[in-house]
Amino acid sequence: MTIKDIAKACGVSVSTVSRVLNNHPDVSQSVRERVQAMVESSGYIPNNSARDLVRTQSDAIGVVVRGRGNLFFSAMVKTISREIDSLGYTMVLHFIESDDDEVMAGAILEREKKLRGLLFLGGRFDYSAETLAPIGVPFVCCTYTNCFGTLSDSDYSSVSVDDYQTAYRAVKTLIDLGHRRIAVVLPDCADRSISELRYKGYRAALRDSGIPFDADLLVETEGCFEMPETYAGASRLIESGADFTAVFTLSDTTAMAAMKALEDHGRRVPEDCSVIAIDGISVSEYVNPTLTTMVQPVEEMGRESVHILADMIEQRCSSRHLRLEARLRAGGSVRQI
Amino acid sequence: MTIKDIAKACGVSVSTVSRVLNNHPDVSQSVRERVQAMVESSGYIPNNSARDLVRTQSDAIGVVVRGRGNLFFSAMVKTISREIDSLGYTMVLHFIESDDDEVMAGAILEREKKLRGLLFLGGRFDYSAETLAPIGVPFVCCTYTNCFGTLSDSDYSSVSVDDYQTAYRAVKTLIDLGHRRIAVVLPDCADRSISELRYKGYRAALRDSGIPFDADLLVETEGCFEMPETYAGASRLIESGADFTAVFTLSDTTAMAAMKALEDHGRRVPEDCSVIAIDGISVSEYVNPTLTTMVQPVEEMGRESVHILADMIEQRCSSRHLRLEARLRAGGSVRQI
DNA sequence: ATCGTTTCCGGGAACGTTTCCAGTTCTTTT
DNA sequence: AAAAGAACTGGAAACGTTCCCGGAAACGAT
Repeated sequence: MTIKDIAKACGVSVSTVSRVLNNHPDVSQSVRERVQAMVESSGYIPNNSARDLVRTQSDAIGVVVRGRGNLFFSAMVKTISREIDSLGYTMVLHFIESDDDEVMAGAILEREKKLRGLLFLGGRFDYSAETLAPIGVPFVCCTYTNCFGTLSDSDYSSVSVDDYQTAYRAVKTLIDLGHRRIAVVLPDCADRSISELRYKGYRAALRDSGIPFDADLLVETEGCFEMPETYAGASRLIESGADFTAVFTLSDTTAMAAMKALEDHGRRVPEDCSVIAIDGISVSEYVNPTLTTMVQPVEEMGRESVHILADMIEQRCSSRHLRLEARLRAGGSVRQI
Repeated sequence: MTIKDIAKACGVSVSTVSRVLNNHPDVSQSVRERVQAMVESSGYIPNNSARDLVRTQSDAIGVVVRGRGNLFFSAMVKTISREIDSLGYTMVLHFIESDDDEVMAGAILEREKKLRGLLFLGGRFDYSAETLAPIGVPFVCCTYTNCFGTLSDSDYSSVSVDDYQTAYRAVKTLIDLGHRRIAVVLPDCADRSISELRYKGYRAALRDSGIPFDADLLVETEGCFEMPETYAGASRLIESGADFTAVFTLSDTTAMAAMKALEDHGRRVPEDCSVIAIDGISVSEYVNPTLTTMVQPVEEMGRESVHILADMIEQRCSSRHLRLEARLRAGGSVRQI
């Protein structure tokens, strides 16, 4: 079943059918309808390979998600899938570990074949212009604020939430409620660059409130926002005997791990210790107590990422850098002191 | 940069380069090496569209995930991504709502173009042989036990966990610990067919232990394993004044919603009420109390699904039906009575 | 030396589209 | 009524591969 069969069945040329299929003008209404009816009834579907070949482009958008246990970006993939589908593109997805960069590069280049655009989610985006340029397709990066590498702004687009601000406001929330001794659990993945700005936001909020930084209240954990490592780290913190009334964690899942560690050590949340986080994934509303967290607009981030990429692909814009805001969702994991 | 350029640069024909590229015999060692070196140094990448066109097949495997809030199958996608990549295929992913079947069919057919195989994850797989046959590619279905529709076994492959058995064992676990009044929260999505076997397992476990079924302990919730609806349903159950010492939920996330409802109504888990579930997603180890759940082998399911599909694509097998087992992971949400 | 066989290589058709170009018909303008 | 333009249509080249087929060279056996 090819375009030729349709043409023959309608008594028109292949060109005409192609025009109908692609909504080109220059075809009479009657013929157009006849062809459309035939296409409809026959269930004919154009061969994409042939299309791509002659157009020298495909309808595939590559999406690369870094980081294994990242529920936030995993959730975003659902929105992205939907948007990509509705725009008529096709999503080619790669989940990759945060550490194996060769796979990353491979995933990109191997598929360079004929992708229309690339979307990076999470993790560090530490590719040089030299690496990315030859790929020759637009890309949008949706990740932590300071993880955009050394590229110049015009080389790519981005969608992000201001990590510094978000962290600042989270910690400020605690301070406003009377907390002075606020611990922080920091993943050290990718040389800590992912958590760097959130950490700086934490430090800034303390400083602006005249609270001295106490290194005893900082615990670094291996891995990249992994729950087991966070649980272990939080446990170390508690067992160190450090004195704190609240914990700031950088993601909802790590907050859950920290809460678990606290409770397993007999510290009740929020009575004995408050917990605040960043993300706003759905399950965080159903833990006990409900997590107080800075909700990042995951759907908007996903939607905008795709739209910006589509705009770049279709030449409607060259590059954009969209900065969105998180909002505080008060749960039960934080209390006044 | 095409195969012609390589051929010209090497002073050989296009055919020869193609043979080298595809590891065909009938090319001398010296020429082979020369061409390979040239391919290597030039960074030439064959045009996939042209390849697909002439081979009338692509390297794309379609993955369709049904159900919006389904963390279990979302988690499986990561494993699947990895397996597909490592086998040299490309994953084309569609997340779709469980209710809009047109989209479903569209997602399949629209991409029918040249997929090598299809992988269905979650939800009902209620497509007739007539719908699926014209797609003409092998497919593997990884979902709830009884959700395979009316197809004959040889028409497709499947990977699943015996829902009846799993539910039976979960409920039996409660019974063995002394529970007699066991409530169940049942999503009514897709005419309840998704939850049907788990429900039957529940009923059977009661029956085999001589415990009469009490309709007051059954609550049906709208949606498909959604947390808000489950929370509402569990709340209704509690407020109805029904007398129960344990709740059986069909997934980890619904268990979390049920636990939340219990605690919000002043019922402590597990002191006042035990909770047991099915899934074993990662966060369920970090809620408070840790969820006691029937862990489904998510990684194995994902891996095997891909491998079976690859076997079908590469004609190593026609169809297989793999049935895996869940195992109980004892957490803190269940106690002896 | 002849003949078959093997090994290697190139020519060219084919895959199913899109799109340029030229041609035909229809409409409008002068 | 003729010319000019617009509207529509078909032919055919092109996209970059794969792979069949036929031919050339090399080799071994008679």
